[in-house]
Amino acid sequence: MSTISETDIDQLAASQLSAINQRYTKNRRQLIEILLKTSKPITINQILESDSKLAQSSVYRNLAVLEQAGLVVKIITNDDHAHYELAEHILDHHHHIICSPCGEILDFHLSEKIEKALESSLKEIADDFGFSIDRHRLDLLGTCGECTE
Amino acid sequence: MSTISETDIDQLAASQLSAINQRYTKNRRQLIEILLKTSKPITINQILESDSKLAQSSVYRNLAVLEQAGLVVKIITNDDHAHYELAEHILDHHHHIICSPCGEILDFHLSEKIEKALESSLKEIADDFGFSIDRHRLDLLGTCGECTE
DNA sequence: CCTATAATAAGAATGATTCTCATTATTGCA
DNA sequence: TGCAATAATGAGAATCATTCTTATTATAGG
Repeated sequence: MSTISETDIDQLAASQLSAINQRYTKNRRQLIEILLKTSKPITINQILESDSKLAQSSVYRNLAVLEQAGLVVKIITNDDHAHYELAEHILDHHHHIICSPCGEILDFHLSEKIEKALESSLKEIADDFGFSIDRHRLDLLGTCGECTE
Repeated sequence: MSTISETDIDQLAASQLSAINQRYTKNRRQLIEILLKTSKPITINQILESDSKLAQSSVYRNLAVLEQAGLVVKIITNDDHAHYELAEHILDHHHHIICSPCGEILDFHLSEKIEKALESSLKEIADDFGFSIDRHRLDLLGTCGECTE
């Protein structure tokens, strides 16, 4: 859930897409809207179910374009289906708690203190390895309440 | 890289496999050996290249069995191929630094202090969500020195 | 309003992974 | 030790999420 307004996102989307010579089309706007309405990462199938007029191939292609533009993040787990959500500068920096049995993914936040400590530690490590770092991700893997019952 | 001896691992493997009614066969032993020799997670293709007598279908099946037994961990990234390595009670608790361009994965360790702080924080979060937690994973995503040149 | 170029959508193709099944190995018991 | 009974193996077929192809449709800029 985000505090950013929909018009702001439209401007962001248009500018980040044009930066890679891509247009902000109706289809792409609709994907952004769908992701904005959901408070958790969803699969392509869930997107298709939410609007039967969407073409599967276009959804795949456009999510890839939106990912290249840095507007969307693709989340790969051991589940069969990739999940998608809006990038962190649109939502906020967070991590994922994943239920292995059912594949559901929810967002969570670390306290600012631990997040900061972690980041500076990771920066050092990246230097040691001679890596330039794009981002980090932290996942909590387990079983949700519903799957336990 | 591990300090545990090969006979210890054999005992571990035999007992963890028998706990799920599986045998510690020659093929499975060989997979453990290959993973032990490598200091980083590798793909099925790399395993097949290291010994041309291995059958692809058996490697897939046996890695799945070893994973169920808790001896091996399957690592999924945005790379096309899954990577495999020995479980953390055989190696040690660590995290992964991943080069997005070439797909290579290396192991790294957090300082004990941060690791502890992180773990207690994650425990609280899992409780809040009503999850029972198996493990956490932390990945650093970026570009390695070789791919930058 | 044209024209060039990009996006769309339907279905075909790809390829990592999983499944099938006939053969081979292993275990436990007599 | 020898004999079922059961599990593991391996070759190739099947699956299925994802990507690619291509003809059609939309868009932007002059």
